[in-house]
Amino acid sequence: MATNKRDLLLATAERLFYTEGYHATGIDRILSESGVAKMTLYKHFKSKDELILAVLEARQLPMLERLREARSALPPRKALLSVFDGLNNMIHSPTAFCGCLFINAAAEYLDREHPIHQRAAGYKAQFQHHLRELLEVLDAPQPQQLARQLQFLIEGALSMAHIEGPEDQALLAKASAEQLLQAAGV
Amino acid sequence: MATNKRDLLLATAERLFYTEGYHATGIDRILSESGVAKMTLYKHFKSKDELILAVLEARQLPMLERLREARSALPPRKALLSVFDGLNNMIHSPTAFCGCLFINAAAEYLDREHPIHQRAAGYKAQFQHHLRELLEVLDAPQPQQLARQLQFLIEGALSMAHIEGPEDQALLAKASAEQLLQAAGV
DNA sequence: TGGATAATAGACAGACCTGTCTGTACACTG
DNA sequence: CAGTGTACAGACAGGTCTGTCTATTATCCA
Repeated sequence: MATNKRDLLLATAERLFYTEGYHATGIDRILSESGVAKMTLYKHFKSKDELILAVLEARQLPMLERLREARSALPPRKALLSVFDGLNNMIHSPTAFCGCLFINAAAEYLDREHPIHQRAAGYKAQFQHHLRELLEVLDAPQPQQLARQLQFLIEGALSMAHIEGPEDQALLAKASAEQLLQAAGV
Repeated sequence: MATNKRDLLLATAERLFYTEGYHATGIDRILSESGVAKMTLYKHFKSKDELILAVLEARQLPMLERLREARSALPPRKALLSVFDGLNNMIHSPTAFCGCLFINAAAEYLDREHPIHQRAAGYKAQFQHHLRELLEVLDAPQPQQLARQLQFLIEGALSMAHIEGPEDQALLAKASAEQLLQAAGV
């Protein structure tokens, strides 16, 4: 339990940042909910911003890992479309769905020069890269363009699922994606 | 100049909320940049939250008005696609592009019960309604579904344009929209 | 000119924020 | 047992936040 205070802090911070926002969540709240002392936090992280960066990084790893797993376990077209199934699971997660941790970070740290914004952008770029690689395997014409168009569907479905509440957004987006793939001859 | 302090406050607040965020923008900043006294602000608005709500409402009016204009000036299909041209203008606006004021509001006020989140959701619902009406005129099958799918493209392009920086997102989204319309026989 | 109205500046309270600091308790290890 | 490292509680400083209050100035209209 007391094995790794750093991970405990990261998990608590991620939950609070995700469900209540970055500015709205104070350091003291993270401390009291995790039962960790303030000095311990500041030993592991230089500042609140560094904690946020660490949360984003910690969240990024399993997300990209899941993509890699799908790619190695499924044929490319199915791997591509499985992203929408993952999205559907996320939207209907038993824990409160509050959109995308990275999009929300970019929306609070609006300046594109801000490190937090850039970390969020980096994740989305890697996500896009993953989509493009699958499309290249599938010999899609203009894979980069198509990857970005698919990403619009994904991000749009995420945003709308947060604003409207969780419904069938991921399935609708998947249906659109299939049409776009078909039109591209994939 | 001193004709309407309320409008001056709304314009200044909108600019700051849009470019720096809602939590990050303090009342004092809005006051010093607009040159209005604090008591004047609190005479017009009961609280900061009410100011935010008023900003969203003030922004909503011209946005929906522009949609109505396009609908009466253009044939329905062109009116529908003109939304993407407006999006393109917005993304390449001379003033800093920071995504969507409403999406950003929902991302800072994550709780769907919060009045600010609901106001943002209300705007997006009206936007969707506009798309659906145009699709109904065009006799699209399942106009509601298609409207939502087009909205995903729009919101996704908005989000990605903010995160990546303004590029050709709106045009790419428009191309996808045309494919979806074509597949729907419109 | 006199008086109502509106906006001004700026102090203030009380809460909350981040980040620093002190001193103490506990566990492990040589 | 001594020593070392880790985490604890909690006070504290300095700043910022929202929202209230007072007292003064400018404007407009009868």
